[in-house]
Amino acid sequence: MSQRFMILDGSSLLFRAFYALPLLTSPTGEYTNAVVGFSNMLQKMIAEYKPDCMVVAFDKSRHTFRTEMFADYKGNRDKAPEEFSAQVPLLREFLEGWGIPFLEMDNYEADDIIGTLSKRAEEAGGYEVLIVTGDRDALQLVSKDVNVLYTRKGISDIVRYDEAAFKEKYGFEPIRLIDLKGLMGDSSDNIPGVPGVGEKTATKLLLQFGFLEDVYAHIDEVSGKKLKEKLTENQAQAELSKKLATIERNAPVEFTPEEYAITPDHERFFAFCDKYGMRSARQGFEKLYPAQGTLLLELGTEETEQKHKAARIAGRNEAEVFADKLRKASVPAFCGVYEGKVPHLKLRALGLSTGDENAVVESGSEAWDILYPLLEDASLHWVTIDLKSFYHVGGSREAHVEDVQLAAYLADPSIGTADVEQLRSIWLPSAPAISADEDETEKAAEGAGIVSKLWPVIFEKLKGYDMEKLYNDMEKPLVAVLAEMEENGIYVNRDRLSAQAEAVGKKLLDLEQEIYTLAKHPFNINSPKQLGEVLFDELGLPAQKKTKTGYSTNAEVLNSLRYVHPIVEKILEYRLWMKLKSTYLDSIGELIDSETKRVHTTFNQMVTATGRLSSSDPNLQNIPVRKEEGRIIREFFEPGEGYDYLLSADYSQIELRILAHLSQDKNFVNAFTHDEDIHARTASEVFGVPMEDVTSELRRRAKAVNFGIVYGISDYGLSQDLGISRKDAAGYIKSYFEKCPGVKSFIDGTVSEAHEKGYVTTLFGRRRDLPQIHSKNFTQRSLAERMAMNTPIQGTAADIIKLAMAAAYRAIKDAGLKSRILLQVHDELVIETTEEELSKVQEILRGAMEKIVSLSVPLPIDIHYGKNWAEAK
DNA sequence: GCTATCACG
DNA sequence: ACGTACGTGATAGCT
Repeated sequence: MSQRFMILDGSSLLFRAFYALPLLTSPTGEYTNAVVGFSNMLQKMIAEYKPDCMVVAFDKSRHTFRTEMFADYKGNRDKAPEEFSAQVPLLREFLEGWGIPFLEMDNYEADDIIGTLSKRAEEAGGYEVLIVTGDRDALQLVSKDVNVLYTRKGISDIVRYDEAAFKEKYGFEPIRLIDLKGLMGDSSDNIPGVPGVGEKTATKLLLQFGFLEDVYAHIDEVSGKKLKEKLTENQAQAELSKKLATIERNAPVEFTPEEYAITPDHERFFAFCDKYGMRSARQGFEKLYPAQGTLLLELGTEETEQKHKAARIAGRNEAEVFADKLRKASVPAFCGVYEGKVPHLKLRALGLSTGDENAVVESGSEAWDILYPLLEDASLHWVTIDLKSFYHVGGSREAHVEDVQLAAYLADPSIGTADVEQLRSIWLPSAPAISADEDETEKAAEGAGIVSKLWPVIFEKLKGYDMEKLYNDMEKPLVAVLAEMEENGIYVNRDRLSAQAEAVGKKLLDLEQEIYTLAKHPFNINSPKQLGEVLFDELGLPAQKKTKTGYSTNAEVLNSLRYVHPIVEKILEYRLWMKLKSTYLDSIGELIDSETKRVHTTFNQMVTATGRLSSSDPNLQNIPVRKEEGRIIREFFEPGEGYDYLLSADYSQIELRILAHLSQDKNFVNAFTHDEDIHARTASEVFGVPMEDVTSELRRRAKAVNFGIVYGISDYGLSQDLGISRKDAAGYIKSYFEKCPGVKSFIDGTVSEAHEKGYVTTLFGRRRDLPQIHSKNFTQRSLAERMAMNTPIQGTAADIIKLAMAAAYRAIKDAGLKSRILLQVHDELVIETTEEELSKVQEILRGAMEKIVSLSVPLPIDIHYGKNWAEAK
C-alpha cells in the first residue's frame, strides 16, 4: 500500500484564495479572506483525498537563483498588496495549529521545494504524490507517481492532471512543458521566450521536432521564413527561458517523511479561529478531527445523522419495498446523477425520495430495474430538478415530471439556475442544509428529499402569481424542444475552420510584428494596460476616456485616433482577428464532438432576467454577422449528412411590433398594418418631413431613437449613440413623444405601475421583480425604470418565439419530416432541412411563427436558406 | 474573481 | 446634480 503524500504550494494557493474571496475581516479588523479561502480548500482536499502526510511549501523572498540568472525574472510583478502580505504570517499560525509542516528556503521558490520533495518521494518509492497548486508550471512534474491538482479558477474549481490528462491537453509529455515555455515565454513570470511565438506555434514545433534543442537542431526544416528568423535570432533567449521555467529538483532540502504526518493541535487551532472569527474553519476542522472531549456529543449527532442518511438500495426486495412507498408518496421526487456531455450524457445513479425517506439507487444494480421504470409510470407524478438532463438520458416526454428549478426561476428569474441547496435556502430557510461532506449520490438522495418539499411551496407561489399556464403551456413543453436541439447539434466543417484559423494566425503574427515595429518594442497587445501605456505614455497620443484601472483603449477610442498614428489601425485590425481566432475559430474547433462532428451548445432556459434563452459552450447566439470579416465564420456551419440546406426564419422588427401592440399607438399600429418601413416612418414624423424626403441619415437617427425607446430611453444614452449633444437628443425624444403619444403613455404607465407594484410583467404573464425601483439612489432607480420599460417588450418577444418553437417542433414532427430545429437566436430559428422538404418546412414555419399569437399588428417572418449559415441570411 | 473588451439580438 | 442606454457569453489579463 502506498502512502499518499500531498504537497501544497502555499504561496500560490493563498494568492488564489485572496483574489477568489471578498476582503473579509476579523472582528478586530485584520484581513482574513485568503486564510479562510485556503482553509476551505484544505478541508476539501483532506476530506476528498485523505492524505497520509502533507507539507506546505512557500516562496521566501523575491531574490532567487533565477533572478541571479535573469534580473528581470518576475520583474513585471508589482508588490503584493498589503492586505495580502499581512495574511502570510496568519497562514503560518493556522498551519501550526492544524499541525501541518511547512517549508521555505533562501534562493528557491516553492516550486523548487515541491519539485525536490516529489522527486525524492518518487525515488524512495511507495508514495502517491499529489501536488496542489494554482501555478501551471508545476504540471512539468507530472509522472506515474506524481499528479497535480491544479486550481483552474479561484480555488474551488480543481482539475487533476495525471500523465494522460496532461497529454490530452498539451499533446506531449509533461517534461516538455519547459520547452513550451522556452519558446512561448510566460508573461506572468516575465519570461521572454521567442517574441511572436505563442502557444499554438510553440506546440506545433514541439510536436514536430521534440524538445527545444531538437527544434534548433532541425532549424532548417522549420516552415515559414519569418518564424525561422525569429527562432534563430532569439536562440539564446529561448534557452534562457527554458532554464528559467525549469523547476529545480535537486534543491538543498531534506526529505524527512517521518515528519510529514498531520498532527492537529485542537487547543491551539481553536484559539486561532476564535481570535480571528473564523467559524467555518473551526467547524470544518472539528468534523475532520473530532476531539476526545466531545465524544459523547459526536455520538449523539452521528445517531441523528444516521437517521437522515439515505439508504443505498441494491437488492430486489428492498427495491420492491421502496417502490411501494414511492407509489403512495404524495410528491415523489428524484435527482439524477449524470455523467458525460450531451449528446452522450448518461444517468449513473438516482437519488429518490418519498418526501419522508430518501434512497440511492445505482444504474446497473438489480434495484435499478425495479425502480427506474417508476419514472415512466404515468400514475406517478414526479418532481425533479434539471428536467432537460432527464430528457437527454432518454427520460420519457410523456411521463409526468415537474421541474422545480424551472418553476423557481419563473417565480423569480433573478436567481437564475439555482441548485437544490440554493432553492432550499430561499424557499425553506428553516430546513436543514444539505450536508457538504457526502458523495454525489448521497447528496442526490438528500436533494430529492428537499425537491419533494420544495415543489408544493414553489408551485403554490406560481399559482398565486397566476403563472401556471406560463409554466405548463410555454416553459415546460419547451424543455423537450431544447433537449432535442442540443442533441441535434450543428455540423461544423472542421477542415475549413482550421484552415481559416491557421490563415488568421499568420495574419496575426504579421500584424504583431508591424505593431512592435511601430511601438519600437514588443509588448502584450492583448493587455489593455500595456497597450494604454504604449499609446498614451510612449507614443503620446491624446488619451480620451479613462476606465477604473487606466486608459480606455476600446474600439470607439481607437477609431477616433485612426488617423493620428498608423499603429492605431493595426491594433484595430489585430483586435478584430484576435477576437475571431480566439473566441470563434479556436474554441468552436475544440467543441466539435468527435463522434457526431457537430457542436452541441447548451441552451440555458433559466439564466436571463427577461425570459430570453442564452447559449453557452459555445455561445451560438453571438456568431459574427455584422462585419464582413466575421461573417466568414458562418460559412463553416453547414447542413450535416442527410441534409441539404440550413434555413433561417427570423421575425421582422418583433420588438417594435410588440411595442405597437402594447401601446396601441396609432402611428405605430398604422405603419405596421400597412407594412411601411418603420424607421423611415418614424423619421418622417419626428423630423416633420414627407416620407419621400426621408434621407438615409434621418432614417438612421430615427432608428436609433426607436432602439432607445425599447431600451428605456434617456437623452444621454441617445446622444452617445448618435454622437450629438444631449440637448439635441432631448429634442428628438420630445418630438418623438409628441408624435407618438401612445408610446409615451405606455411607457409612463409601465413605469408608474412598476413603482406601485414593484414588478413588471410580459403579455403572457412572465414576471420580473424590480426591487431597486424604490431606491433612493438615482442611478439604481433609473436603471430599474429602464428595465421596467424594456422587460415587457424584450420579454414578450421571448414569450412569443418560445411558443412558436414548440408549435414548429410539433408541426414538423406531425408532418413526419426529417427537418429539425437546430438553433434559436432570440428572434430567429435555424433549421436543417432537405431539398424535398424545403417548401413544406417554410409553410410550417410561417404557420407556427406568424400565427402563434394574434396581435394588433402582423408578425411577419423572413426566410433565407443556403448551403451554409452565411448563405441563409 | 474582477475588469475590459467585443461578439450577438 | 446625479450619470445611464436593454439582454446575454467568451476571452484575456491581472495581483
